[in-house]
Amino acid sequence: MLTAAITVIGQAGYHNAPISRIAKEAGVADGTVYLYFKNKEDILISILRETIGQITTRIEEYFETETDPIRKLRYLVTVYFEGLAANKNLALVTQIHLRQADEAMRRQIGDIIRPYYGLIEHILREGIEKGIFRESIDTRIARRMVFGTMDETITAWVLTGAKYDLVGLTDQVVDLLVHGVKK
Amino acid sequence: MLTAAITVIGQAGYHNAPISRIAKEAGVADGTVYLYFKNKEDILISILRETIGQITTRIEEYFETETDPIRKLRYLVTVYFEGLAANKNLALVTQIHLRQADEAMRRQIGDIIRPYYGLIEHILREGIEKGIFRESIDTRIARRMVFGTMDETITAWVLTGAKYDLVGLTDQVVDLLVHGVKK
Amino acid sequence: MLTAAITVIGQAGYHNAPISRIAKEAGVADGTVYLYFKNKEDILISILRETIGQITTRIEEYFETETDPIRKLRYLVTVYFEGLAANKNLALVTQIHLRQADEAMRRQIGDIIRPYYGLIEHILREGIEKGIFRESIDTRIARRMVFGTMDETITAWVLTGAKYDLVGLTDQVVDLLVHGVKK
Amino acid sequence: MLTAAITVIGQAGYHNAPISRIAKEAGVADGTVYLYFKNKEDILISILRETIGQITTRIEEYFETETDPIRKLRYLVTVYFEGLAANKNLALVTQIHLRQADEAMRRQIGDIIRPYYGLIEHILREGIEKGIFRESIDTRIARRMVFGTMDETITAWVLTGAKYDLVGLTDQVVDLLVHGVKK
DNA sequence: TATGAATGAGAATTCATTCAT
DNA sequence: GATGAATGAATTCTCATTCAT
Repeated sequence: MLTAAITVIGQAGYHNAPISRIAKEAGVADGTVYLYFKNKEDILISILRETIGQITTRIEEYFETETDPIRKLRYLVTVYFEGLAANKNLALVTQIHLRQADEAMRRQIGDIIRPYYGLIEHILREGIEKGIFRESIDTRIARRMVFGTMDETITAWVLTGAKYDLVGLTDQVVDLLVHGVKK
Repeated sequence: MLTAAITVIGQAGYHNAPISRIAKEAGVADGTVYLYFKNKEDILISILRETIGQITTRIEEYFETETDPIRKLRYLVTVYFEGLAANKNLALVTQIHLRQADEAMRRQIGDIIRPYYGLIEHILREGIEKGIFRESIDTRIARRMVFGTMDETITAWVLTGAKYDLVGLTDQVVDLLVHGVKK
Repeated sequence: MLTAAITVIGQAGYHNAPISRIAKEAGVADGTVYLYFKNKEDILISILRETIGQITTRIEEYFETETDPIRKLRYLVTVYFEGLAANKNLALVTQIHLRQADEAMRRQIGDIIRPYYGLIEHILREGIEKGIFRESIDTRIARRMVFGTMDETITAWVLTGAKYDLVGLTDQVVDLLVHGVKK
Repeated sequence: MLTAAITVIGQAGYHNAPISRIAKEAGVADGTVYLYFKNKEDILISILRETIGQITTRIEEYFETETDPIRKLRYLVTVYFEGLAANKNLALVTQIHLRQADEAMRRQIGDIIRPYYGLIEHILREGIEKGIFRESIDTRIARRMVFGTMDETITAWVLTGAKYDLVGLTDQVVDLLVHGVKK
């Protein structure tokens, strides 16, 4: 069901993906979709929740045993890139179609993505505490650099047809980010 | 006319801004809007063209006399931040509502923003040539870091109500970016 | 549904018959009309298809047992007149409002009416073969006389208010047509 | 002006021919069109009035010296065919686009075409009086045969691209019509 | 006579959602 | 749980016409 939604919305876009087409792709009747989702917006939110949720959880688990901020950052970028590189349609949904959200949805999206933001800021604070990153940096601003860079990188990748290896860019991206914040 | 469009779309969003409301805000009849714009999409495109176009031109002129890549970068960030900080509704349009564009529009948006991308890459290449930035960086990837960081910063600012001074963040943002790429 | 469409379009004309009025006449919601027809043009096409289709079928069946070309012609005219005399609104649609069709529709109309044209030409060829009609006549030109005469007769009838008995004209019309082509 | 209207309406159709395009074709401003015509409908009416008017006048003049009903009929058909064969766009207007008229216009069209109908009925009555045509024919019904046959012939000619010589069909058409009514 | 900027009415169509079965 | 027929709100765009210049 969620897979069908990702496929249809990814290819057609949110506003061009009638519930009826998602239902068809999933092999159920239109009305049945409403047994799984509250409404159309809820589909988009659910896609993000499952995806980012899993990614966040995976990273949180890794962080329990890892202590080096730079390795943590590399892992955070890697998992995020991997998650989206694995499914082009999913990347289209998160990078392109999710942006069509209206204000009510944006609030929900914010709630979902906040824990991920938290992980980034956690790395930055920890790096500063350990004397690896500069004390002068504002972790909120630096967090936006980290997330903004990843976001822009994935968007560029998916908009150009997802032809090259996204995960292969990890080292260069991490290198830039680390240089940006380290002493 | 363009001002009315920015105001209405900025506050209501593209899909929630009927042509009739834009016409009313501009004090003209509905049909008159079509003497200024080809269709509704053209309104969004026109807003971007005027805005980014002016910003890009201003930066290009400055670059004719400035030679230091880091000062160039600071100027590029400053002008961009200033341009959007000056008009919250405009920032809402470019950071939020413009993302609702469908594929046809995205192509046009790409055409408009490409020269700005070119300026960023120009700075990066020049910095490398002058031995200020690392030779190992990929200018396309680094460009995404620069643009992605600015983009994320402005989006965060406007989504939290544009309450603080965006331009005041320039130094910290530039500091992060420069650290990211310099030797 | 089709009946409602014939009534409304017959009385108001194609361009003056909003979908909403057809829906109202049929006692359904506007959107429901689109469960029966692809779009507004399709309504007009469907009316013709049902009508001329039935008439053509009825004539074809009769032709299987009848061999005399003149009796065939009389039957062809009779059924056509009867079909339209039975429903003034239908006649208004076929004789008046259908002519508002644009090029794309005219092609579809042509496809529907062609079998009927074929029946007329069949009669003419058969009459010539049997030595009843003149060999010198061009069946295409004569077909236009036959159809044009019927068409003009029905149009005149419906435009003057359908006050007299259309079917009652059959003998005189057939008499003129037969004289036109017979030896 | 009228020529421009015939060209534009003939090619694009009445509903697809904005006043602005007619004005452009005529090399004047939109508003200027209204100095020549009362409104858009008036353009269509004027085209018909000029055309049919001239044709009718020409035939009336010929009838003053000609006494043979069959030669009169041949002349009537010839002039009508010639008039439309000379200008394909005009034929498109009279045979196709004029049919989009609404009721008010149809009345005006009727007024214009009535004198032409009168000429046909005049020929028929005269032919009967002279003992050339059958006394049994109803002149109104026969007039519809004559006009309907011509109309259908011209429509078929223009809808198939006006590729063959319309006037060349005159003899065959007249032959069918004369046979239809003569003793 | 001529202009052309401005008007604003008017209608087809889509599609998320419901609910009786 | 599942269906799918029916709903009806909501909006872009065109273009005949006017009128101040």
